[in-house]
Amino acid sequence: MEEIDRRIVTLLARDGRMSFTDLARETGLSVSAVHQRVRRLEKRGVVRGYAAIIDHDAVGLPLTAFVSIKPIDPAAPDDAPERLAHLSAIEACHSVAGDESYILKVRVASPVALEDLLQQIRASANVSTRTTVVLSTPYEHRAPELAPSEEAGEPEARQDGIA
Amino acid sequence: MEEIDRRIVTLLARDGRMSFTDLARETGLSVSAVHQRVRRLEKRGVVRGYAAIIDHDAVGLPLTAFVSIKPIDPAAPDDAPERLAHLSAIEACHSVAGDESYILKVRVASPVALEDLLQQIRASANVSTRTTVVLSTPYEHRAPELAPSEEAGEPEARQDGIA
DNA sequence: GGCGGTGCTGAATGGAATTCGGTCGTCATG
DNA sequence: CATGACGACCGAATTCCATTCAGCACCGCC
Repeated sequence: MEEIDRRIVTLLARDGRMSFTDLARETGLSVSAVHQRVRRLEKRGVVRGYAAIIDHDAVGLPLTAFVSIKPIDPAAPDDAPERLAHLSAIEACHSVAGDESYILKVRVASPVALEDLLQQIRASANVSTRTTVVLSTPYEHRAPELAPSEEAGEPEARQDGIA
Repeated sequence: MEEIDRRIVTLLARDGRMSFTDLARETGLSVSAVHQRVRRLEKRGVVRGYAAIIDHDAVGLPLTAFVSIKPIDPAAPDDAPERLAHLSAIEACHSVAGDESYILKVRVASPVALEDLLQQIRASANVSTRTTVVLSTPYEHRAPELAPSEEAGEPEARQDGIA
């Protein structure tokens, strides 16, 4: 992936509804060239989709928390993500290094709802939980700045010294 | 906020580029009615924007981590979010309850880049850091399921609202 | 019952998305 | 060196969508 694609991705990450016309102006390409590139980025999975960013306070889910989970039986097969997928309050699930095995990001309506969710998590995945409540969120969903160099990702390549 | 708005928000959270035509079909309203509602949701800040969801692996930022920070001088004014805002590798900053004061979500190109970022964080905000590296992400950015009841959060006020 | 506010519909218009044909440069091959 | 396949681009044509604009129905209120 090269420069122009990176620029397109950056722009779309910042404004997922930017028109092809505007993208064309920003990149100096024709509308159809940009269209072609965006389509390709989508097909390749570089752009995985588009989403509205919503204010969780305003939709009745004002309480955010991080829930770290640890299996109660370390010998059991680790399929926590699938076991938890049905809980729609879980926005994200990351497998992590460290003492615990996963960190979940959850959004709920109230402390009581959080309590209930934690029970469901423990029951569904047979894990213990450690919860960190979010008090406020100064910022979130910031678009990354894609470095101008690199050929980014997939294939080989590295430039900051192989050894 | 009531039923139809909640439905619109859910749909847009799932597909930020859904056309008004499709939204109209899904909600049973006319195109212009939906248009009006979406505009209002945007103006009220319920929908805060739109973003492309990108594959960080594919754009050269394959390493994600959570960085918990704690002020070195607890007496100093706590303006860490502003002090850190310039670091574009930081995707999100949450103020949290518990031992540490903030949790940052960061995306970098490599372990070396992470090391460098951590130094910048410590230097910029005068904090100590504790880092949890993400090994994989089973899922992320899942759209919430907005419960049908509730009058959802805010005082969002009837119609003769001041705003 | 009249009035203002709100939300809806349907039509009109301008602009954008998408498709298509054609051009150009690159590269591998004969 | 010719040639043909490929990939990327452009511009125009077409279709679709966003946005605007009346006009109407439904309150709640005086």
